[in-house]
Amino acid sequence: MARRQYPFHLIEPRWQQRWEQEQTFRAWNPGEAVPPGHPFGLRHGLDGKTPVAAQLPPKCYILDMFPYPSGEGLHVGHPEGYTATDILARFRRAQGYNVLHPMGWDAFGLPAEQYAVKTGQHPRVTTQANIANFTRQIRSLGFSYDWSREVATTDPEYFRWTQWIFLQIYNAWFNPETRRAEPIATLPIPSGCDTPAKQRAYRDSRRLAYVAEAPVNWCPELGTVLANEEVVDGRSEVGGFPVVRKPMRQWMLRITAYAERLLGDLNNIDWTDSLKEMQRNWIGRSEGAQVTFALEGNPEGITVFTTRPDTLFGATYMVLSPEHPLVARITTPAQREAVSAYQAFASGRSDLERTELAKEKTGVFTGAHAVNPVNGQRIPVWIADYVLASYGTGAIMAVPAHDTRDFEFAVKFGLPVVQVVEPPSGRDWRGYTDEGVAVNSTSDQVSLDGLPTPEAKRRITDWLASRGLGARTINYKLRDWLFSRQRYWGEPFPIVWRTGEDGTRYTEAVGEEALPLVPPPLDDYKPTPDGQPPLARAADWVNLPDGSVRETNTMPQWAGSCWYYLRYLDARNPDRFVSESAERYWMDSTAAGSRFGVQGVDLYVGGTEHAVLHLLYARFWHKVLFDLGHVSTAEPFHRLVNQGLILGDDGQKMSKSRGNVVNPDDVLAEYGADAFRLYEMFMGPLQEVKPWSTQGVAGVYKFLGRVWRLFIDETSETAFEQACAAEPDRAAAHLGLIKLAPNVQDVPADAHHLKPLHQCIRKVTEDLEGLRFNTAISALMIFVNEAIAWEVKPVSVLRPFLQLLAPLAPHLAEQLWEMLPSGPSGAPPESLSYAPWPSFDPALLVEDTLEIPVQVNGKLRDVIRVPVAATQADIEAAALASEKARPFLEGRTVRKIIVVPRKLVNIVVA
RNA sequence: GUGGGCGUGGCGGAAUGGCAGACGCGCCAGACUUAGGAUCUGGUUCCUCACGGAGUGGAGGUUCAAGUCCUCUCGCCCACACCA
Repeated sequence: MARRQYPFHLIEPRWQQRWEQEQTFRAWNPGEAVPPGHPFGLRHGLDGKTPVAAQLPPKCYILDMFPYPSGEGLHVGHPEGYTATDILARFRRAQGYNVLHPMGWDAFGLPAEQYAVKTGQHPRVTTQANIANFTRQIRSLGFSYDWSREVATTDPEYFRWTQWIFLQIYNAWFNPETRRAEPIATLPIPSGCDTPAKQRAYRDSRRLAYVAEAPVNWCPELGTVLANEEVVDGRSEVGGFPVVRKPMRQWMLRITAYAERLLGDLNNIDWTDSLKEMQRNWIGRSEGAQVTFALEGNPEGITVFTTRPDTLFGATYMVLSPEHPLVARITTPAQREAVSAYQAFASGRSDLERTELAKEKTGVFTGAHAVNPVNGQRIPVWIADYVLASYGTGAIMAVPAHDTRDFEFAVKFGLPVVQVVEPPSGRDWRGYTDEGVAVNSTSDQVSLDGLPTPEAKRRITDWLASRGLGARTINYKLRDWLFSRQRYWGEPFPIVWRTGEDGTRYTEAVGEEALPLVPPPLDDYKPTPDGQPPLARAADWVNLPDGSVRETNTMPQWAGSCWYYLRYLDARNPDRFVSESAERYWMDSTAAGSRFGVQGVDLYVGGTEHAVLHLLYARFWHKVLFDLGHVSTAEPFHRLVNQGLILGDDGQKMSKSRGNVVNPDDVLAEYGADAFRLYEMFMGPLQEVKPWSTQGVAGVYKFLGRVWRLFIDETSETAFEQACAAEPDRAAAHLGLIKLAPNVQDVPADAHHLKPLHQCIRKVTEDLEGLRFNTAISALMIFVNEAIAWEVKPVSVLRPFLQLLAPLAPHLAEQLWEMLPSGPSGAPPESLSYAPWPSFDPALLVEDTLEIPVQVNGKLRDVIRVPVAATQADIEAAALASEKARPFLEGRTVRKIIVVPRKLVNIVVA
């Protein structure tokens, strides 16, 4: 190993210990006593006091997406976001905010359970070992987390409240009038429900958490169902195992009720457009109409959803999804065999096969005919798996002339194609799916001919509505959230099953006093042989004395991460999931008594992989809690930033198989935490994808070495090194031998010191504000490159510089700060972390003269120096007098001279 | 297919419509050294001996002025994907 640039291996542990011992980064809630001598109290005049919310400084809640503590440990992608938030947290602290910056563990998860299945070891043991390793790694990076607020979703004192929130959801319904969740007791029961059993069934069918027999994504390999979102291309997102559809009894959460609000409230939060767009796409709102087609020889009709009711005249056949309940009732005897065979074929296909074979349309005629309501045409009814049971009504009217899929299908099965839309300019109408003008759309009842598409839609929808045949409708892709898993290592549902007088089974909430409901230890963590979840093995736990039976499903991993940001606010509260005062102070800055900030988390940083699932689920839970009065904001995360992926040295995604994985532990050992942090930020913009470069780390490490040498006397460092060599065990104690360089002096600074400093202050402040860490670091480098050449280095200049460096490289900054003598203005604050952020003096940045580029016809010919006070005429004259520009002016007519004040001159010649 | 993002030196990347390439890596030269994968100084977009010219994936356009704005086009990345 090359010689160390500076003794980071001694400095970094030293400061990490100090911060921990002195609880430097503890954040105080309203009503909490600030211990005497704490730098936060000293800074804000709250030393030893117990402030109420109004006495605390403005809050700033800076949040990381908490990690799943995997057995592999941290990779360099994790600390990217963590470093960014830490820099901002330290910056805001220095600016005087009360900063909440917590960390915790999304600790439920499949790997620990799979290990338990193999070895019989309780998943908690594995989980705790992994948490310990992650904690060590994260702590070694010197992040300013308030560890007193650490949470783990697997902690019973945490999931007690996850279960409690589930009960709030279970005990609520969505009132379509008020468009919000309300306690289930307020649900009006229709008069038809005249027995307690019927009333109960009605209520249960309206709850926000309900049980349904639904076709689910069953993954045999994992032994559990998966949410739609967890299935990618017909395989499990985790592990990549095949997934099949299978009807099962499952818990669902009624997230669809919130579709409109989840969509609408995106407009009130500060997320990137691309992220909002992803959420919008996932929710998938589409406007259209429901249209009912009569069936020949059957009193029922087929209701379809269409976004193009204007093409109704072009509907030449209909398609039901193979699972549609009508199929059995309308299929003619002649077609029965073919239809059943097709249904078997469709259901037997895994999602993977369905996706892979999507190119080729398949389907079967049912033998039934429907009647096009608009022109009385008799059209055949088919079934095909390109129509999804779960979207719209599970049935479509097919308009092959103007829908790609219908067109493919019609061509394959020889069904008629009728033009009803005229494309704008001579384009082929066959398969034309965009807007145009309606044609061939006239009956004795109604005509659309000549109408542009939007107008035609309106006309036909009104007509259908007036006849009771259809209505304007809004449809969503979003489906209710499949919330149960057949696993051991998750939160058990606080639910028991009872059997009613009439023999039907129904659910009942476990009392809140029984929480947390902890999963019992098992000898064997596998599902039961008959396919029941592992918890079913614990007969004593499942069967209760009063004859009721516990729910044996558990909640998905998302549950714990849906609200952890709220628990941080009041992590050790034994009585409530979060106290009202803490919640208001940290989340709702517009509440009475607070003066600053935004509603919700001020900054939330994490990877794009959670762009839909976690963020949508968490928003949903938050809105339910908001409706029920448990939280004070409609949205949890005000500002959200996705950090970009870090690729390997080779520009490829890091993976063990490619052998390009960078282990932070190795980087830390060689370069230290400050260099690691600095490099993570120096690589490029936070949001971009960028490749790791070990040489790049060495570059910023050298920069920190230069900072060190800017301050340190080399002779004393040699003495220190010799002492360390003599007594390696006492190396840390020898740090005291290191002295400041003799030219670091407490003397007045002059303009040639102050100008670079104040330029640096301005640039770093603005860049941190905008999360442009790479350019902030570049500004620090520029300052150091200048300052290192100074003969004398005034302490009053070095001190603010260290403050600017501190958020990025806190250990080194603290160490050097400690060594600086106190200035004329008195001793520096106890900890650099709470020293007020320096401000720049614009007066010091003013130049006497300006460099003005001179262009001729837009090409740079010279740079002239003019006094700041120069008038436009002065500048013009100076430009025309330029020696270098003159040759380009000779023999030509000056047409125009553009003078951009303070910027540039452009002489336009003919 | 749909939506979003991105194309700038050998590399990572800088540039409120106003000097393209800040800062760093690498490379080249020099200094100090027994030595250097240390440190310090200087240089480093390309073509040209030079004057100068060209240059931000490509082609047009707007403008006194375009990496930046507009149109078309090519390439790469990410997400969703039979959503009626």
